Amino acid sequence: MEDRIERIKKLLHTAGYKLTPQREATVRVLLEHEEDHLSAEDVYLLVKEKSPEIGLATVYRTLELLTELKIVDKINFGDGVSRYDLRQEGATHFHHHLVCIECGSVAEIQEDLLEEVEAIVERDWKFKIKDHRLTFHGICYRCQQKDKQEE
Amino acid sequence: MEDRIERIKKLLHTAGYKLTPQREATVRVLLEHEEDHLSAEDVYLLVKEKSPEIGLATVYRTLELLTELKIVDKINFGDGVSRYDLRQEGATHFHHHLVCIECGSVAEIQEDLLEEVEAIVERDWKFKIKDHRLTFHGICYRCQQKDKQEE
DNA sequence: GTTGGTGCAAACAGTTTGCAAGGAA
DNA sequence: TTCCTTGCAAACTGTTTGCACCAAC
Repeated sequence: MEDRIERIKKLLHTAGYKLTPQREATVRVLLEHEEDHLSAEDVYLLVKEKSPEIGLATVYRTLELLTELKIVDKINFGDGVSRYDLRQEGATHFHHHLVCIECGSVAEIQEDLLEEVEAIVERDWKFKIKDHRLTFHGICYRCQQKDKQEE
Repeated sequence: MEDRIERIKKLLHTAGYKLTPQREATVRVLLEHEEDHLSAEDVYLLVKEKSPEIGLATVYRTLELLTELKIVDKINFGDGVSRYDLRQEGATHFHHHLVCIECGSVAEIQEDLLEEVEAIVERDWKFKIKDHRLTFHGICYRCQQKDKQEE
């Protein structure tokens, strides 16, 4: 945790920014909720619990900054809010998501899975891929079981 | 074109809706711009050229309706606006997109490409896939050529 | 007459911005 | 001092909603 913050601090410094208390508080919330996919509002409320003086705009600005530095990824599952997801350290590619259309849960897939597909796209469409977004919409295991019981 | 409208009319009727003049005008705009990825505002302005009395809310309501009936797909490239994309007739899966980070152009890939990946996800994550969203961000062929010249 | 659909304006939600003030180098 | 950064409120943007009115059956 602490070493992770330290490395993020370095990344900020290299880019000419400081790790202010507000930024640190925001990063800590993201680290503590790595599994979740928090919206800016979610992050704001969580940060506020420990640093009540923080403003929503600061959270937005911090998240934007972190996105720019590729420390977090901004995602959009089509529900009108942006969500922020900490990148795995050293990850070159963005991970994928499984969104359950029944319960709304979001699971992550860290495996690449797209290597072959990307090779095909780069070759056949002559498109130089820099990043990707892959989301599957469907029914998670838990909801499948629940649905089966109800039948 | 006309037969395509006719089939959409049937789809609406089956679901208990009418193809009003406003809805037809909206569908026509979508058909005439199948290659593009229009936002609701874009659609509104284009419909307005031929049916100046139409209201923005009606366009939104129509697009929502068409999305619900899976005649169009609502997509989001992360720029804050929803875009609407006519589904290929008979398509079971949503097509993929190549978004150029230099010129902003969006190309479509109709090929599935994900069959294998989906089989793996369904097997290993026990997730029942219903739909997917795959977007590659990178540099299109045209911009690659342009960049090369400028070097 | 009932029902569904429309246009308008107002409301809303998420996000961004202007600005005066605070704080570190 | 100078330059970032912050908190607040206001502004903005895209989208949704309430409501009176209209049209079709």
